[in-house]
Amino acid sequence: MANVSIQTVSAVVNRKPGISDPTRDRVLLAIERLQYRPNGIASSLRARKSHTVGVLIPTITNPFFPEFVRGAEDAASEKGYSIFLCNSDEDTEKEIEYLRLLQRHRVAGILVSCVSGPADSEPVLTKLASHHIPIASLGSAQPGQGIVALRVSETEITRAAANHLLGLGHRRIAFITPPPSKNIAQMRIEGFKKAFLDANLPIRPEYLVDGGFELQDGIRGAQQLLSLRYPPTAIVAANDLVAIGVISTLKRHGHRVPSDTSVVGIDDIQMAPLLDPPLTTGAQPIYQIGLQGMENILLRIQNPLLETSEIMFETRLTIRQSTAKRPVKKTLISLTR
Amino acid sequence: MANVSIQTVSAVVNRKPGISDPTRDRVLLAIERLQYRPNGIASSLRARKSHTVGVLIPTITNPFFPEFVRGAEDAASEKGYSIFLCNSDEDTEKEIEYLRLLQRHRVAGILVSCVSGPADSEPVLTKLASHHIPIASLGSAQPGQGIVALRVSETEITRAAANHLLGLGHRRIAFITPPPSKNIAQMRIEGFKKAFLDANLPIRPEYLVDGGFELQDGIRGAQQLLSLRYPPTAIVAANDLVAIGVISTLKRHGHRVPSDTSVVGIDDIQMAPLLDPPLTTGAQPIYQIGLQGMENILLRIQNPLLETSEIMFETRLTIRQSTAKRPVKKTLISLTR
DNA sequence: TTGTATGCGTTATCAC
DNA sequence: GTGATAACGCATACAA
Repeated sequence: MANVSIQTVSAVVNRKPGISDPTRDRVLLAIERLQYRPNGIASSLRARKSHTVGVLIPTITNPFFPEFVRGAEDAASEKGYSIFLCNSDEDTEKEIEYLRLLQRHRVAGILVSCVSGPADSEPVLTKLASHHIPIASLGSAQPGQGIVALRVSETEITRAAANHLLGLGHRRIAFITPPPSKNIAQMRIEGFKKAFLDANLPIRPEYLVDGGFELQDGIRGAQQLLSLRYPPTAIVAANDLVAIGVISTLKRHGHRVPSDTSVVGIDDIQMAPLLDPPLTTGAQPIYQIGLQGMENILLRIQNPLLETSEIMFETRLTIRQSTAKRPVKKTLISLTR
Repeated sequence: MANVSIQTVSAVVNRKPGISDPTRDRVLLAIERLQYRPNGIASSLRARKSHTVGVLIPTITNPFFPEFVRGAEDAASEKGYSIFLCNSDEDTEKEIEYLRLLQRHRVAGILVSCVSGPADSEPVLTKLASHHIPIASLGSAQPGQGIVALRVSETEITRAAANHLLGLGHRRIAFITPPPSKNIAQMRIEGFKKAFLDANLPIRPEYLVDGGFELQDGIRGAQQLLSLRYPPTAIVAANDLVAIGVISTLKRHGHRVPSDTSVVGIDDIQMAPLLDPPLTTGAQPIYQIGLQGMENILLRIQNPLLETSEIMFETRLTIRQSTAKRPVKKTLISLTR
């Protein structure tokens, strides 16, 4: 229609130099009139890779991940890349299957929030990385070998939470942990314990409750803790969602938060300040993690030789009204004596 | 390595008949040892379409959409399809740009939650549909012409909410609306008004507050309503997130929920029953909408001749503790007289 | 500045 | 049952 060859069209579409203005105009006009849309699949085949980055997360339903994905998407779309979304459901099988799928799709990179321990999917990840697919991984995986580790100081986040509660006079402090199978669980438990070690205080094993990242885990964890002979006066939850479950359960059992029991969450999701009471929580720069993780991947797509190490993200304990001094009842009694 | 031709490999990979067992075994072995992964891009090029469905939503950060996307993903992955995720940010420009992108990627179908009114992106959608790309659309678009409309009875959901509050004796009932630019806003306002019409009661214009779908809209809306000479005794929010903002703001101004002011949300997000107070809300089958929307698309990929009309989803007012009878103060006074 | 030839990795169609 | 050939739509190298 424009009386030019296919490759002239290609040159126009890809804004290559060496096309005369009148020719370009003719081509653009024809493109408009024919509603021509370049076939991205053919381009990708020719280029031997797509303008697509895989994002593999446990589940988009956990409020951590929408923000994470949003950051990733913003970074990607900025550079003309799109996102392939996969929910692994905390299931190692699915995770590996999805990694293969992404490989088949010849994604240009992979942003993954690791589900499992090093035993399962990490070898697959390493193998992918050895195929020169840039990978950024949150929550697991050693850096190097083509894999960038996105790290928040998991130990620090729980240490700060526990330390804050210790500073408020609490001694009976419980922790509803992340899913025990995840690496992250160990690190967070370690940080939690560290606060006690630093303060030279003992820690009771029955206050460490195996948990998860869902509302339900908060409900179950709180019930379990309330059934103890000496229930805790403060609870650290695996994340804000769990904290919501905990607070709800405490209230339903007639405990007031924070005057009877203090609660600390982790993440600082957007509604944290609007809960009742506003939630004290270990804030993570979730959006930034997704954004910078993706940016790093895109950078390495451009320049595959960039070294891969780790990117650290700072966390910050955001103190609101769900934590307060240890209930004074017992202290008063001892003063009276 | 297996001493066979390329097309034999293709036949093995695609489980085509006509391959002898020993040959297949040799090929599979070679695949394993060479870590061969079929190139999905090349397959897609040959097949002239990809095994990918675009999902275009306003923003994954609004808690409605993770569940919606999750439903879509589950349906897609069931049939071997993957998801291309796009956040339009309620921005018509972006929405149209993304639709073009999806077209370039030759997605096999599109699941979209329409942002804007019929003026903007619907023509683009219709054009896409005319290229025989199966489309399912939530919240806008007329069905037919290759577009399936996913519908919840938007009018009914607000009618039921308002009716519930009228039944509790409330008369000063406010509605913080969805973004006024969206089709959905008109429908929900209509339903809200209908309840008053049916009850032969007047409706005050100052109780209809332009809103949105974010926490912030709830905060702003509540502040605006509280500043009225006669603040409402009940508030219907555009969604649960907005309701959280409303409740938080009411409490901060010393109002008790529900004894001073009742609040109704819309959506029934997973944490709705765990809020304080547990939220009365117009429940939508969000996951199901995403799931069935995607299923319909996949069905039409198989059989392009299927008729396109609409799929209705039922809503249900879930009554919890954020709504109660109208405050009795005034009634008592009038009784006393 | 524009046109010609070639190949990216598959798969469909045939002949062997 | 298996092998040769062509084509999907685009982009590169090079020639004109």
